[in-house]
Amino acid sequence: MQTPLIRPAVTAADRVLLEIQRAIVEGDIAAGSKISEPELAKRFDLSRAPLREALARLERCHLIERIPNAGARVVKLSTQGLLSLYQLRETLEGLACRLAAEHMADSEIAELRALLDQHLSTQRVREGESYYQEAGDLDFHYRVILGSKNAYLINILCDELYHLVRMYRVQLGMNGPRVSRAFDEHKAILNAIANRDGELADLLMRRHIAASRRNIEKQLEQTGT
Amino acid sequence: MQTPLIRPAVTAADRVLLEIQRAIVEGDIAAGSKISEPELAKRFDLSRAPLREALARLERCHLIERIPNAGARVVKLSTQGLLSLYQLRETLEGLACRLAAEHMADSEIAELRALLDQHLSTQRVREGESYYQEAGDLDFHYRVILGSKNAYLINILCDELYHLVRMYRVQLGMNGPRVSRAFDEHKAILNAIANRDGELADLLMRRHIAASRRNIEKQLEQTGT
DNA sequence: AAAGCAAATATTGTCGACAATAAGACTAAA
DNA sequence: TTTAGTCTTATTGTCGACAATATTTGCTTT
Repeated sequence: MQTPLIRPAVTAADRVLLEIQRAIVEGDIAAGSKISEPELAKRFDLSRAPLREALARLERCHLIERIPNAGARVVKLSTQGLLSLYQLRETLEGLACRLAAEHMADSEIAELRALLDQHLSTQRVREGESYYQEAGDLDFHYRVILGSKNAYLINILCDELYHLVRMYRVQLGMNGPRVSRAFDEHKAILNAIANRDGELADLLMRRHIAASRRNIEKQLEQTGT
Repeated sequence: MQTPLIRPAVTAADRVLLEIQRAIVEGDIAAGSKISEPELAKRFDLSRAPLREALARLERCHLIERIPNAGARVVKLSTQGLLSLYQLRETLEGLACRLAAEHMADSEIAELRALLDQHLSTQRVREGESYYQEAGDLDFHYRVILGSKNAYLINILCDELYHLVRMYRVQLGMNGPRVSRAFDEHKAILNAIANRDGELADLLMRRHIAASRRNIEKQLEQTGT
């Protein structure tokens, strides 16, 4: 899935932001490692001004942590952090679902249903390939969030937490056997939205994310605490 | 109340951020007006580099909106925006309450109770003065949020939404007759937290914020849609 | 007179260099 | 040998100037 809601990268800071974002999420720049401005500037062949702009935005989406006069470090993944993140997502995406049930246009709901059908066929063809599943999952969530029509909520979920969620998924190797089950859950959520049952949509989405969290936690235990 | 959770302003960008933040919140820089980097740089007597750093953070807390190559504007207040903001606050601070009921130490709860008692006496002395009430209200909410111990939640509420909430309150002239009632509601929330009843604390906080929202909306209607 | 185009102007984005602060290396004393 | 302090080095914060983009102004054309 192409990163959502992001304006076309018109400026140099935009471009380098996308590159560094990808590098961090995929572990190309190691979690916990120090960020050197001169080094990155050389590596991406631009001056420090746009680079610092990019770093400011990386801090915004919690991918790095900056200390004044001391520099930036890539965020460290932790069980505690994962828990906090999913705790928040449960509540926020639940709210998004409730609002989506109120605000999504019938046409948008129809499109979302079409998307799910498409995921189903894709899933059958590409059985086991995690990338498509992940992209599909995120795409579904993404559309529901947009359907809430709450600008602040959209900003938080799509801009500020989205990449961190991806980072946890990628670096913990989330491919898992949850594919088909997640698909059914999506379907149920969509039905609730289509029935304009915000309360049920909220509940189902919270459960969906809680299940996803437990799944990741299980992987964490296997890898090592 | 001193602005919370903000590191001591060590850098020039920090200082100018605080100044501009205050200016925007209090309407000293008009809502909807254009931000001129050269003008502000001259006004605060520094170069554009730290100023732009400050602008990036102002965008982060939704006080300005930037368009690439076209500049920044102070955010415009709207009924729609207010509704979205309070919708989100309801959910988030409800969650914060629930978590606070789980995670706050007994000592923290005791301190919070002391704070409320102090508010009560202050309120009796300074009957009608809005500043103290607002500060007290925000301080109570602030402590509960910190009590949640969820770093992402704290960041969103205290860093990203806090100043915008203040902006609505200040510019819509929120002093209102809700003082004593809000105080009672705080007391009830605290009791729920002290009883470790997260569910009730959640519910009460949501109602508290909903009441606050309705109060502001009433003011909005009086002023003009 | 109105609309569309073109030059001029102003603003934002980027750059390289300097200043201020923090991290690291080295020396000296216990 | 360890520890404290100082000096060196490297990194971040800030500056002023230049390049690229958007806005405004004025002119031309219908």
